[in-house]
Amino acid sequence: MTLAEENYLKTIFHLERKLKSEVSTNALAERMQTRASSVTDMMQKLADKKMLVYKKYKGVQLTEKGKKAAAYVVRKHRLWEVFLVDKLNFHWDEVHEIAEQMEHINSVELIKRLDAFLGHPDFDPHGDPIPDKDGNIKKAEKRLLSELIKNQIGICVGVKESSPEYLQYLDKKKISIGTKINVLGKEFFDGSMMIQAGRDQFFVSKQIAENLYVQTN
Amino acid sequence: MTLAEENYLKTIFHLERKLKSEVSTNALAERMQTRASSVTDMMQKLADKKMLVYKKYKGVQLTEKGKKAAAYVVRKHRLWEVFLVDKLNFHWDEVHEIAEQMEHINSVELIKRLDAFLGHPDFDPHGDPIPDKDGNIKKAEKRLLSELIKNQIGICVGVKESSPEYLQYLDKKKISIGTKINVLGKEFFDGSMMIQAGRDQFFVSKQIAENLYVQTN
DNA sequence: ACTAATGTTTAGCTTTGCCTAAAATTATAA
DNA sequence: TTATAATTTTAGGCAAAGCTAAACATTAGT
Ligand SMILES: [Mn+2]
Ligand SMILES: [Mn+2]
Ligand SMILES: [Mn+2]
Ligand SMILES: [Mn+2]
Repeated sequence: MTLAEENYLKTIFHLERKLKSEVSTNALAERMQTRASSVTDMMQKLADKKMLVYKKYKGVQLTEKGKKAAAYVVRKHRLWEVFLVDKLNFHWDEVHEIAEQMEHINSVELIKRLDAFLGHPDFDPHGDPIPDKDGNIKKAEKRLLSELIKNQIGICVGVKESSPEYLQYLDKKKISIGTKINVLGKEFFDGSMMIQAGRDQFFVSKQIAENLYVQTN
Repeated sequence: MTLAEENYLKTIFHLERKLKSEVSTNALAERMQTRASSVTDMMQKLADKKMLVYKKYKGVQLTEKGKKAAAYVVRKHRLWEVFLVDKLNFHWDEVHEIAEQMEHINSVELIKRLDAFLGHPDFDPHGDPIPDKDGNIKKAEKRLLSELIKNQIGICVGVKESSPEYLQYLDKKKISIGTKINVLGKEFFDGSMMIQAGRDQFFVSKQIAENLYVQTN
């Protein structure tokens, strides 16, 4: 697996779960910041390697082999994010770029030991699940903050969007994983909410609320 | 700096200190397991980038800029080796290959924090000095075990050769960094020695003794 | 000093991963 | 149902980093 191949597999993996269908050439090209023609080239190569099924003009679908390889890249990425936050005290909005590089380090033993060193974490610093060695992802029962109604309480367990901008907004509002959020009121017109997060009370827009995952026990 | 460029710089850096002269094309080709023609190509590229001075048929010499870049790669390599041994409990003969990959991760902040996390170590698990951010290497006063005479005592502080085979030999003999070694006798004919290492007494050949660094306070 | 051996560079090819432009296919909409 | 639009693939190239074979320089041996 070359670096480029790993990046393609990972992206297809994410898009497949998001779109719940085959992944189109253009969708991939946009996500990978590259050209459709480059994508086609790589799809043909990955099809040769039995990582995915490629049907001309019809998009691609990962094989079991491809899914496993992709999930392992995701596993490495998320374990390194945990390392960066838990051990090197990086902030959750700073780790993605670095993990993007570290996910390509190739050593089974390294990842095994890293996992143990971190205490076999199940979720990364953004609340995303870490696939196990075999590629299985346990999905937590979590809901979007925007789905809660007045007076419901949730614990923040992750983010849907994890851009630095959004994460920095959450920081400013002192919301992080584990923060208790109480819905004090909800505006039906625009979906905005008045919430209590930790000790503070303030409004959040629908856009904010529908990118935050909470657990309502 | 591409991965290939970093690897060339690092190798030139090591060869320059070893040979104390310009580095020849063939010397580099051998060390890098590549062909002389490939080396020539890269030397011309690195000369364009002012990383080294290249004189046709006369070998290359790093510029200050090149030396600094090379030392930084060495710094990253050795810090990761410390991480692997101290934090992930790898054995000192297992870390080089992995560090060979990790040394290319590109993030100044990452290395700054890693260094702090490791307690600003001065030496790597093989006893080699870790250059500081500016490329300065403090060299320890250390001598080869083979230079000691009968009844001298030294503390193992590093190895000259660090192949897995040699390191595994040392392990079998329970010699590691910090081990106290007492020269009980020395054979002038072949340079072999009877030593006491820790609690055990045994013979070591000249080849063993001239690859182990000790400090004789 | 000249020739042979050794060391180094150049020329020309290969593979990977990307690009643009053009051709082919599929989707949309009048 | 056709023409137009959008999507996708192919053709042809480029840069990086490697290779082999051939040419060129240096060094060494006689
Ligand atoms: Mn990430
Ligand atoms: Mn993440
Ligand atoms: Mn090493
Ligand atoms: Mn080392």
